[in-house]
Amino acid sequence: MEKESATIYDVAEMAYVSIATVSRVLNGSARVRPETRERVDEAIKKLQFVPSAAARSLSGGRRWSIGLAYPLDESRSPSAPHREDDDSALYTDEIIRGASWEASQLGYSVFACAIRSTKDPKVHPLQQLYTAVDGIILVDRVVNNVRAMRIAKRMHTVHLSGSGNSSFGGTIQIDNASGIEAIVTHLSSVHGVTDFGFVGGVKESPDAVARFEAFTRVVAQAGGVIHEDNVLTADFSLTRAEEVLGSRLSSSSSSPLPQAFVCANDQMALGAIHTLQQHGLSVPGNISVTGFDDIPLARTLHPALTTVAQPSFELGQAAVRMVISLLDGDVNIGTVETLPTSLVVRQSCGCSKGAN
Amino acid sequence: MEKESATIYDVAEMAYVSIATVSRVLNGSARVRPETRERVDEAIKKLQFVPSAAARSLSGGRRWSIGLAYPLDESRSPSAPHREDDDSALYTDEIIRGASWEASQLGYSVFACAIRSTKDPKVHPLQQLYTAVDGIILVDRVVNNVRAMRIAKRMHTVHLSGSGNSSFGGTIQIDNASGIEAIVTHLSSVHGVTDFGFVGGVKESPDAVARFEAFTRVVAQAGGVIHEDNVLTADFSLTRAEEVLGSRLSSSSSSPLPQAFVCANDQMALGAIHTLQQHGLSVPGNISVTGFDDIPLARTLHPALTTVAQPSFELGQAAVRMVISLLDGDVNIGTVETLPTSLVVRQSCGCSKGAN
DNA sequence: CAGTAGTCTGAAAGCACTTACAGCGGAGGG
DNA sequence: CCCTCCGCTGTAAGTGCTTTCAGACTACTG
Repeated sequence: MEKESATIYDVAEMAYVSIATVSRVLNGSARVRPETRERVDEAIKKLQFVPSAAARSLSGGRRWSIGLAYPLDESRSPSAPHREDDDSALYTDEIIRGASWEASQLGYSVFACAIRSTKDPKVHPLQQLYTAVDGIILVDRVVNNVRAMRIAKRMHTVHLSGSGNSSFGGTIQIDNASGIEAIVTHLSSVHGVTDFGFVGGVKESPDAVARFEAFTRVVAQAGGVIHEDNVLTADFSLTRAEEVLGSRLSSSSSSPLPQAFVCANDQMALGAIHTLQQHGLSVPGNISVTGFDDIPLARTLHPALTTVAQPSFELGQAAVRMVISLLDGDVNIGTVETLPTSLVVRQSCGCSKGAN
Repeated sequence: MEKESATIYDVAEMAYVSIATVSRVLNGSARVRPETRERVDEAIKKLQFVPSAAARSLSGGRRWSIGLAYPLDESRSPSAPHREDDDSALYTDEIIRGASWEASQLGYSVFACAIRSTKDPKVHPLQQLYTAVDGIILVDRVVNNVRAMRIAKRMHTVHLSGSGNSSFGGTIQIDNASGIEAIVTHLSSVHGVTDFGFVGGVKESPDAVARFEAFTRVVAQAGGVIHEDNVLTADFSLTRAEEVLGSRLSSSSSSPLPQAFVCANDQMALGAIHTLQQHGLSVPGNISVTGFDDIPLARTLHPALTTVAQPSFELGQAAVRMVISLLDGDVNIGTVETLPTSLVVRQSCGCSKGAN
C-alpha cells in the first residue's frame, strides 16, 4: 500500500544538476542562472515533484505553515445531538477562518487541530502538530499552563485570550475592559440603572477575571452600587447560570434584585433570561440582562440580546500576524496586542426594537 | 530566535543506551528488558523529550495524523462582514468536528487546512499538508480533479461528497436520492402535490446532479409532473436563486407555477421563499418550498424550512475511519460509503407548526 | 597575459529518527 | 566442556532536504 513520489534527486538527475541547485531553485534564494533554473523548473513540473515537508523541516527550513490548537467541546460527541446553546464553537470556527485567511495572504497555511481535554493519549496531538509547523497559536485554554510552557520553549507560540502575563510567547487579547465599560455606561446613562448584578465565569479564565474587574471599576465610576448577593459565579455555561440564578431568586436575600444583570458571556445571559422569565420576571421589563461575545443566537432571541461583539475573524488574523513576526524576529517574546470590542445594542437592555 | 529541544541522542546518553533502544521503547515494538525500558522512560520524562514528527516521518514511520482540506469561502474576508445566509460554512465545521473526534478515538489527530480557491500560491497549501500527514480527506470540491488525482497518487485520499467514480481513493457520500425521495413523497402523499418545480445547483457538483436525477425519477414514480419552465438552475447561493426565480416569475411562461419548489440546498430555498413572498405569494399558502442540508437558520426562519438533514458529524467520522482503513490496507481503493439522510418536516411544505 | 573579483554550481555534512543486521552474553543440550 | 540458540542491545545505513564551503569558470582589470 505504499505510495511514492519523486524526490529532489530525481529532479536533479533529470535537469542535469545537483540537488543543491534544485534546492536553490525551490527556495528562490540564491542566484541560479536563468537557463539552469528553467531546466530545473521543467523537471519539477514533469515529475510533479513536491518537496517533502518532513525532510525540509528536518533540515531546518521553514515549513510555511502554522498550527492552531483549539478545544474540541466534549459535548460534541456522536451520542450528543447538536444543542441550541452550543454555539460557543462558532467563535472558534470564526477565529480559524480569520487565521487561515490571513495566513494565505502571507504565504502560509494554517493547520487547525482540535484538542480534546479529556483525552490524554500517549502522544499528545499537540506534539504531532508542533513538529509539523513553524509556530503555534493556542486558543484560550486548550492546554494547561505547564504544557503551554513546554511548547513555548521549543516553538514560537501565541496565546489567544490569554492572561497576557505569559512571558513565553505572544498574546492576543480582546479589550474586555472597554467592552464592559460600554455596557455599563449604556445601562447607566441610557436606562438609568444604578443597581447592578453580575454573572461571572470561572476564575481560571483571564477573560472572566478581566470582565469582572472592569465591571466593579466602571460601576463605581458611574456611581452605581453592587450588592454582594447579586454577584453570581457560573462556569460560562447556560445551565450553570440557570442554577446559580435560580438559587439566588429562591433565597431570601436581604438585598433587592438589581436593575440589570451584566453577564460575562452570552450563554450565561441566555440562561439568566430564561430563569428570570420562569420566575415571572420580564426582561427587559422588570430587569435588564446583557451578554458578551455576540453569538449568532443572540440576535434571533426574544428579547434580542444586548451584548459586546468580539472581532473573532480579526483575532485569528492578528494571531497569525504575530506568530510570523515572532518567527521573523520582528517582535519580542511577551508582546501583547489588544483588539477592540464593540457594543451591540438590542432589546435585552431595555432599548426598543428599532433603537440603534 | 532559535528554539531547541532534547533529541533521541540526549535520551540515549542519559539512559546509557543507544538511540536504537530509545526508539524501540518509543514505538513499543521490539522486546526491551524491563529495567532498560524503565531507565529510558525516566530519561524521557526528565528531558521532556518529544520525538520529532518530521524526523519520524522522514524515516518512514507513521505520523499518526490525517489531513483534512476544506474550502475557505471567499465571501469571508476582513472587509465582508458576517452574512446571515453564510451558514454553509457550518456544515464544514461540523464535519471537521466529527473527524477530529473520531480520529482522537483512534489515536490519530486531524489537521484541518482551509484552501482558498482563488489563491494560487507558488506552493499549494495542500502540498504542505500532505507531507505532514498519513492520509488526506478532501471535502467536496476543494481542489479540481487533476490536483486530486495527483494527490491521490502519493497519498491515501478520501473524498467527501465526491461523485464516487473516483478510482483514486475512497469516497464518502450522503444518500441524496433517498433524501429527495423523502421530500417528494412527503409533498405528494401528505400535501397532495402533483406539479413540481426544482431549483438546482451547478452541474459540476456530484450532489447537485444526484439530487436532480433523484427528483425527476421520484416525481415520475409518484405520478407527478414537471414543467420544464419550472426547472431552475442556480449555483447553490441565495442570491442566484433569487435571480433565477425572479426572472421566472416575471416571464410570461406558458406553464403555471408548480405547487412546490424542491430546492437542492437550503440557501437556495431561502432565496426562493424570499422572492416568492416579494411577488405576493405566500409560502406555504400558495406554494410549498423545501430545502436540503438543514442549516441552523432553517429552523428559525418564518416559515421554518422543511428540509433534509445531513449527518455532518458522522460524515467526518466515516471519512476518518476510511482513511485509516486505507492506510492499514483493510479496504480497497475505490470503496464508496453512503450515509443516510433524514427528512426534517417543518412548515415550509405546508405542515402546521406542531406537526411531526 | 597574469591577476582578481565575481558567478554559478557541486560535494558533503548535518537534521532526528527507524530499522535491518550484527554482536554479545548466558542458558541449555550433546 | 564446547556448541548452538535466543533474548537483548548496539552499529550503521538510509530518509529528503538545506546550507556551508570550496571549486570551476567567466569577465574584467592593469
